Amino acid sequence: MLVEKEDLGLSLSLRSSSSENRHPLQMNLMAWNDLFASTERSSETIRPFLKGIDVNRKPSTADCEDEAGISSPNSTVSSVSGKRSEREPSGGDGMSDDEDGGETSRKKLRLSKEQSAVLEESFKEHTTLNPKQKLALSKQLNLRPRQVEVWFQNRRARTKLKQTEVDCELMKRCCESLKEENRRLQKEVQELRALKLSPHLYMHMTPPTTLTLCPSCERVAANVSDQAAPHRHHAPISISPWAQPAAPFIRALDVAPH
DNA sequence: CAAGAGTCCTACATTACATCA
DNA sequence: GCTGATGTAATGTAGGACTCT
Repeated sequence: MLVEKEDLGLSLSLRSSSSENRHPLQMNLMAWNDLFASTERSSETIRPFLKGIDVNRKPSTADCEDEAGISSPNSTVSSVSGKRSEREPSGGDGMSDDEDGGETSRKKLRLSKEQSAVLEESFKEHTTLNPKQKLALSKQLNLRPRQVEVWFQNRRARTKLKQTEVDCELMKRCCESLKEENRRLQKEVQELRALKLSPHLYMHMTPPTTLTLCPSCERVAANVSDQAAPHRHHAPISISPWAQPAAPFIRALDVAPH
């Protein structure tokens, strides 16, 4: 058939990454999936697997016996959390059903440093998990698969947030740079307009440097150093202010800033 | 083949808890 | 010890892709 499950996961994330601005980290998935591409997983093999462990459902009592019970020997469940359970025996906000062993409110365990480190390492290699990887990690870390999944979800979110912040900073700087450029160009235009209005002024000037106009962006290189290092569009066109007649020259320079 | 239901996965928003200053 | 800020585990929801009937 059929798209293999891990490929499905990959295609999903990459597809959505194109529609929105996903982090490029996800591209690493290719390599990771290649690692696992050789493993089994027809739909027939997936189904029973997923049926057995539905990572999306809330941890049932069975799960807790099976996994949560061993889920946090390494984890540091806060000593306060138990007290909270005492504080809010009713479970407060609607999470009253199948919680762990009668404990109603959700407990928030802190992952140990070792667990976090392993997850981080794994995340470096692949930002999404296929079910097999998820299960392997969860076994390795003594966590529920759902916890591994959640960790990756949150990690992706953090990555994206950070990337957004970086992008934002970059855009700010870019904006500032463009503003500065705009100011410079406005000033340049003003000067040129002033020149145009009083041609007699430049007639008394010693033949200065040759003004250089980039034919691509029509920018004037204002000084010698600019000419020495003309911006890199095309071969600059040199315009001598003494060329005849003066008026066309000025007209040629009368360009709006872009 | 098309349509609809069911399943799975994801991003995203939000909540709730843990920790620290 | 209390409190607000911060980090993050966990939850809820919506939407897309796929399979099956």
